Amino acid sequence: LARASTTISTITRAQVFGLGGLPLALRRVHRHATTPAHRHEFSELVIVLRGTGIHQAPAGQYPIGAGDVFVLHGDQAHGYLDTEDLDLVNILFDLDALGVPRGDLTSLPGYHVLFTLEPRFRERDHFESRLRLDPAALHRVAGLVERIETEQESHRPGWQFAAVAHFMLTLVELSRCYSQVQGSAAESLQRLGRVIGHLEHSYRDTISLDDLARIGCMSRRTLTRVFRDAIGCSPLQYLIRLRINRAIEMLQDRRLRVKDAAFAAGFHDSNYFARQFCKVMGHSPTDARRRHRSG
DNA sequence: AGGCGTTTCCGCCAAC
DNA sequence: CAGTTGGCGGAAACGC
Repeated sequence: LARASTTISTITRAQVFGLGGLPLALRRVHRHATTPAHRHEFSELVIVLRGTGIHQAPAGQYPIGAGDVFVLHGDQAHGYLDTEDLDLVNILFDLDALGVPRGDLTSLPGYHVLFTLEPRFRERDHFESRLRLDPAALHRVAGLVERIETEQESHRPGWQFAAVAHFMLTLVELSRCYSQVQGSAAESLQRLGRVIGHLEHSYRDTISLDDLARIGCMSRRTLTRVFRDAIGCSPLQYLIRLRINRAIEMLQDRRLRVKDAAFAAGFHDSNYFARQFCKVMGHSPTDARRRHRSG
């Protein structure tokens, strides 16, 4: 079996989605042959329907089997080895380019585990914390996948809209499954996922570090450490970002005062809000509004 | 993993 | 009056 050769091919956005095409593509692979390592400019959701194989990821090689679900981000080269009856679905997508509203999806702990935490800590956890669907869940997900595929192949008017809708349902289903998954390795990611989910869901409310520590079932010290390791900033900084993003939306309604936007976003002091806004955005809230009006 | 002590900076009041 | 700045107590962040 051919190993990944010296050169790693890069698959570009245009190759998969076409120029100006829908940044969502489903590829069903029957009896997946060994494939050389490759990388791509987008995210990839892999759902293993049946069979076995070895997934070759940057962190190492790990056996995969039916029900396994994992996400790869663009810069992670990967391939498959020693495949046996491997039957899987690749969904290639760019969530930002798709422009789908995330809505309350981000309040699901499993969403953060699946998309951010597990891919990030895959190496450390030796792939132990990946999602493995039970047969019933796999059946449900396979049904959704089929609908995406049907729309994609039909090319009937409206197929893009419908395909994206089914894809969104797939994301919710997987995030819900991941919110419930048990297992020692997944447990720590799960706790952090709950903390992030709570921040995303309740950022308008007053949230203390003690609250977050309770939700994550860890000490304040451990929480701040693992949060920074995973996300790259402190819990409070993350919260402030969420509130500012919300405030930016609110500011576009020019009937609202800056003060009102600040309060609606969860800030309790408009002075403090303006200060944080300048620090993060590089300009004041009123400048943001002026820019929006002129741009 | 988590407690402790020190430093940083959040969050509130007030001035302008 | 809306919005930006200064001061201060206490919470958060972080090294050990």
